[in-house]
Formats: sequence, structure tokens, C-alpha cells
Amino acid sequence: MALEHAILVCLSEQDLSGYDLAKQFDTSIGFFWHASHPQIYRELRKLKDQGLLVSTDHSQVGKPNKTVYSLTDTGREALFAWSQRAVEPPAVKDELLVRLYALDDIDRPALMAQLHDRLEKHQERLRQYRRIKETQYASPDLSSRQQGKLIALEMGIRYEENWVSWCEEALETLTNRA
Amino acid sequence: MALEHAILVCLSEQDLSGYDLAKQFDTSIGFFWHASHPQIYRELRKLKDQGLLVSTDHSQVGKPNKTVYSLTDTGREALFAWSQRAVEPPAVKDELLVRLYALDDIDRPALMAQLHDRLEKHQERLRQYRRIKETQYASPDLSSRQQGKLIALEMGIRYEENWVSWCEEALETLTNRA
DNA sequence: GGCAACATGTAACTTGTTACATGATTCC
DNA sequence: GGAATCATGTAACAAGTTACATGTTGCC
Repeated sequence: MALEHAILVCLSEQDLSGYDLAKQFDTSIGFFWHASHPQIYRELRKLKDQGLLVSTDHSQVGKPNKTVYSLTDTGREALFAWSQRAVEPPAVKDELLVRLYALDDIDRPALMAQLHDRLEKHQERLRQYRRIKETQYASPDLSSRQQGKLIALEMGIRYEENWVSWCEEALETLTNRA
Repeated sequence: MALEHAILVCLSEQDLSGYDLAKQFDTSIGFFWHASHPQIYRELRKLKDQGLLVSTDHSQVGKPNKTVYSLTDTGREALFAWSQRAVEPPAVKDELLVRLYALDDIDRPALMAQLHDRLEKHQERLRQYRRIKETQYASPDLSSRQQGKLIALEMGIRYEENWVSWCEEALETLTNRA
């Protein structure tokens, strides 16, 4: 129901090929809505059939040709209409938290190792977000589009900070009670 | 790949019917791993076929009969083996954050209303988590199983606190820049 | 009698993942 | 020659949602 709209969001800023979109969904907007390339190509076909996108072939020098997609007026209207619809908070789905529910029946040392691993991953992600903020959003006057992205990025930063401190405390608590 | 394991986690604590499991996945463990009832019944059948669960019919007075599932030894081993496998951090997927990426092309007043709505929902969820903590985890000596659940609940509380403060700040920023 | 909660399911569909498949170009 | 990156796809499967379907019991 919504990869469709996330694609419209990406294309509202600039025309992109499937490959470029896949890269966006692996970084940038991908921090808040991930998608794999088979899913993207499948969705592009559907959106084109619905008339929300048009495609044009671009030949490139030194690289293989690519098919670039652009929003149609109908596509931009669909994006606007979608933006008016209510959204539910996303459901949390985390295997690590589920494992904590069975603390008696799982491998404790393995869990500790997994918490360490998570801690490191969230630290790395946090560094990445902070780097992006410094390099791309440091200017005092941002366009409103950039402003929006920055607000989302702030959520990313807090989210990772939260994970980092939670992992640290969880490790401490579990060590003391071992 | 993992509802299967979340069910094993639930049944490692106590035997449950499909209906009871559905309730757990709507509250409790459901805060960290949600599942709908068709999915649960489908999974129970598979787990039973694999020999990880057995079912027994329980006749009840004053209520319809139910089928109660219990872990087999194989099931408990599968749970332990799963707990040793590495876990990836879950992907964030949030339409509201995606909308911020297209701040120029969406309905701004609608977005503000959605942020208000989210704020209220996260506040409510936070109240709920705090109530659970006070009523169910206030005791100084918790079993190790309860300890684990409390650590997960702490994540839930921080997660919601984070959302609440982010929503407040996002609303403020967007109001000033309107 | 009607509603809410209990209890269990199926069918159809959408969404998402993994593995496979192909071929171009650039750089070492 | 081989690896990396660019570029686009298909096929099969797994996971998740929504709507439909059925019947019980307790309570007002």
C-alpha cells in the first residue's frame, strides 16, 4: 500500500531510473522505508500502467542505457491525495526484544553477544546520520524540502541514540543479574 | 521467518490456545511483534506438522471448547537454536517520515494534523507502558523471565518518549517555518 | 432478543525476500 | 582476464492483511 507512495515521493523531487530508486531506498529515504530492487521494478510497472508515471529511455556514454521515470500530473495528484490520508504508527517488530521474553529458555551468552552487536550497529548508524546532518544540512537556510528531510533525520538520530543507550543499560542489567 | 519463533517464545512460558496467542500478539509480546489471528492459526498448523508443538482439546464450562498448544522437547530445542542466531536491527518503515521527504508536494495542514494525532497516540501508548510497569513489574525481586520482559518494556517506554518529544518539536519547527 | 466475548478457521490478495539470470562498461 | 559497478529484470516463495464464515455462551 505504500511503497507505491514512497516512489512517488522520490520522483516528486527528481526523475530517476529503477536503479537510482533502488539506491535511494537503500540509503536516504531507505532509512525510513526500505525496498529491494525486484519490488521497485514491479511497482514501477504498476505505476506506469496506472498512468502515474511515464518512462523515457536515456542513452548514456560509458554506461549502459537506462529507463528514467517521471511523475505525471495524475501522479502528483495521487501523491497529494495520499498525503491527506491518516497514518497509523508503524508496528515495532524486533526479534531481539522477543528473545527477552524467553530469558529462561534461550542462550544467555548468545543474547549478550547479540546485544553487543546491536550496540555497535546502532552506534555506526548514529555516526552515519550525524555525518549526513553535518555535511548536508548544516546550512542556516534550507529549502522547505530539505527542512522536511532534516526533521526526519532528527528522528533517525534520536532513534539510534535511544537504541545505543538502551543496549548499554540492558547489557549492564543482564551482567549484574547473571 | 520469525512469527514461528515468537509463538515458541510465548508457549515456552505457558500453554495457550490460538485465541489466547492472538491476544498475546495484540498486547504484551505484540508490542514488539504483532500478528493477526489468521497468521497465528496458519503458523500453529505448520509448527504442529513439524512436531514442535502438540495440541490437546480442552473442554471448558461456560465457554466453547478450545485447542491448547504446548511445546514439545523438539520445540524447546528449536527455540534455543533460534536464540543463537544473529539478528539484524529491524527496518524502520514509517509513512509519516516518508511524507516529510516531499514537504513541498504534500498537504501541509494535513501533515500537521497527522503529527498531532501521532503525538496523542504515542502519549497514550506511553501511559499504557508506564501503567504496566507500575502494576506488573514494581516488585524488587522479579523472576529472570520477568526481568527480561521488563528490559523490553523499558525499550518500549523510551521509544514512546522519544516519539512524543520528536512530534512536539517537529510541530514547533513546522509552525515557525510555515 | 441482541450484543459482546469466546473460539477457530478459509480464501483471496498484497507485500516483501531470495535466488537466478543477463549483459554492458571500467579499472586493475 | 577478472572484479566491481551499472542496469534491468523474472520466478518462486514467504509473510502479512482483509474479508468472509461459523458457531457458542453469558449477560442485559
